[in-house]
Amino acid sequence: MSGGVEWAVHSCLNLFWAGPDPVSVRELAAYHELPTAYLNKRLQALCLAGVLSSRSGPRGGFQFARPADTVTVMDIVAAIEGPDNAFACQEIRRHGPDGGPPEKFPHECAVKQVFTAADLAWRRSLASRTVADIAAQAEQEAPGVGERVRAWFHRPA
Amino acid sequence: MSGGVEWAVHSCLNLFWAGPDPVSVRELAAYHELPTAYLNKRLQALCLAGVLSSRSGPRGGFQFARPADTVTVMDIVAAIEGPDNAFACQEIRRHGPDGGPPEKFPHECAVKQVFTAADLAWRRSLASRTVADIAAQAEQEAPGVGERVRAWFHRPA
DNA sequence: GAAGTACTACTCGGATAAGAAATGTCCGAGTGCCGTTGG
DNA sequence: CCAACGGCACTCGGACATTTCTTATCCGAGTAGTACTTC
Repeated sequence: MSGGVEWAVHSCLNLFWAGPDPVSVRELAAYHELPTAYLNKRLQALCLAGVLSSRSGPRGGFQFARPADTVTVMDIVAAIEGPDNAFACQEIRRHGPDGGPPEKFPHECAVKQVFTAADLAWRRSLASRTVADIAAQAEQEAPGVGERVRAWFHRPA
Repeated sequence: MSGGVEWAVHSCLNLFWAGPDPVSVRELAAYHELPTAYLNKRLQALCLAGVLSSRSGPRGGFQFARPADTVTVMDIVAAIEGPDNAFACQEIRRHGPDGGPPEKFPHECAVKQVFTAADLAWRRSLASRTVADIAAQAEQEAPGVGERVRAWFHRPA
């Protein structure tokens, strides 16, 4: 999986803790010492997916486009990795001596069914956790982290 | 995911249907019109994982190293894709102003926990299906496919 | 006729290129703020 | 003193290199069968 997914999720957590005002990608990248421009590209994908919204100019930056408790991890992964299934079936059963046109195979490929079921389980698991959800768990395991993050993003220049 | 996983699973199905004798990678590749040398590399990985065994020379080829009803799809995926988790946590929470050495974080990263749980669900799903299992389902949905495959691999030269 | 031997054809196995995708970087278009200027 | 205006610093957004991984290919080591030679 693309490593930038981790950056996106952590940045969403920081956005959640920082508060309602927009936060620039420069600040978000600085917090985890990440490449600024590349993180920007990922956040653009989240905007395109309707998870975040962006504003240009001074006092601009990124913010949630909808409440954080409606944003699932699956939403973030789908925005960055693409909505496609991880297993791309090439229908190789249709090639070779026992192959043929699509209408010859009324049932879906048994191999594909297995991977589709596994992917579904994976997606269900990721869809069951929201950003607000994870933030609460992190706060419980490391008390005060939310306030520390908020303080850092609101620090005087 | 690597596309060659599909090739490996289908080739395992063909090995199952073809019978106990070794089958050369040339035959296996020809059946689905795949690149021979590349499929060979994948089957080597399955040998290294103890799923298949190989014999060189005439009458050589690949065969199962253990019963097909003990080979799960997860075994095949792990052999080819590697045993690592799909989500590679970079521990970026330890970088930046609120970071620190590993001993500062007694709990596992909350983000990592989410992806670990999802991967576990994915692995469980793939581990619940064996090669013999899938072959039986395919036979049920397309009666005679097993015999047709067997006949093709045992055809006269 | 039978045993030993060299040969040949076929197999896997690992080392070697080509292509695609992810990763990382750069510069331009747009936007709100602030100081300045004129009424 | 207030309002309008111009400049400016800061932001995102998309276009451009670089590195890594997947995909694909080639040639060599090894093996079993086979035909031949010799006793």
